[in-house]
Amino acid sequence: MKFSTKVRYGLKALVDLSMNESETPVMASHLAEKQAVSVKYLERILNSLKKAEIIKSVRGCHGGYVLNKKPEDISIYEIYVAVEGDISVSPCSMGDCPRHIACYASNVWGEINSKIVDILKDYDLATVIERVDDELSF
Amino acid sequence: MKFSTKVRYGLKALVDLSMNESETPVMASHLAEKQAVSVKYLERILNSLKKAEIIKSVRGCHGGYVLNKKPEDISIYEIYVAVEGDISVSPCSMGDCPRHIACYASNVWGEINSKIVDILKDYDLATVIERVDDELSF
DNA sequence: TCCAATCTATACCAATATAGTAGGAAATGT
DNA sequence: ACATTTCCTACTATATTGGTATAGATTGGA
Repeated sequence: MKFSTKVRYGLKALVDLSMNESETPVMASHLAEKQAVSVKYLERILNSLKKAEIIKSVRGCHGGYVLNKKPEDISIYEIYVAVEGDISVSPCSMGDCPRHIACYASNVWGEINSKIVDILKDYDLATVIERVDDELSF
Repeated sequence: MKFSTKVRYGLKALVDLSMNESETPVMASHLAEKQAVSVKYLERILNSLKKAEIIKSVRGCHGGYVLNKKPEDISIYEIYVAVEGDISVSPCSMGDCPRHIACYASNVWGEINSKIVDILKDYDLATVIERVDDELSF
């Protein structure tokens, strides 16, 4: 039940991007430095976010990344799916149980799965940023 | 975000146990056979459930396992914790973030974590059994 | 035009976690 | 005493995650 580093680094990068006041895009290397993570690894994560159209990229010299949506329109669910693929708490929950006969539980896992998805759809980047401000305010 | 086989096999075993009408305990080998899983592996899972006092065991000849609580008093959360230890969606959510400075997100992960815990606390074995009956009824 | 800076793509490797196996010790009914 | 069954612990194989490396494509600017 853990979120991977991809999700966590990705979310952090989005927070940093959303705090970029200037019009110029932010470089991967700059974002990576902030969280003490390898540039190359973060680049791949940013690329997934780009393909999901959560951010835009500018290639070449002075390039970088910018948000492609308002923070309130980016859910943690969206971020998760962008970097990890769809959420499935068990092989059964997506209806492709490998143990056809023994596996009785598709309804159960399916229900739990969709409840977790709902939580993550509810939680948007704007809310995350509020929480960051909270933390910084002491 | 996947549930491990421990959780899934454990839950299935509990369903089977709760359907045991007789007074005699059910052997690990019998439970294992039903889900086509290795006896040795399931034994360990059952042992975790026993230590959490979800089931009782009878050792020796004609021994086996029986439920120690009513199905409506056994939550999936309890089962999860019994076999896997406490739930934590990220290193941050339990307050022991390894990246002290860069990690801002403890509130965020903590909130998500406790919402997931709530879902799993809400979902009890009795409900699971209802779903099983649903599946069997067509 | 050419170079440095930057994103893109893909292949590879290492560390960790999960899943499963094995062997035997301890308990218990017959 | 013995067969049966749970309990304990160490080991191994496999899959997933996390991270690195290399080369290529694109762009702005000297």
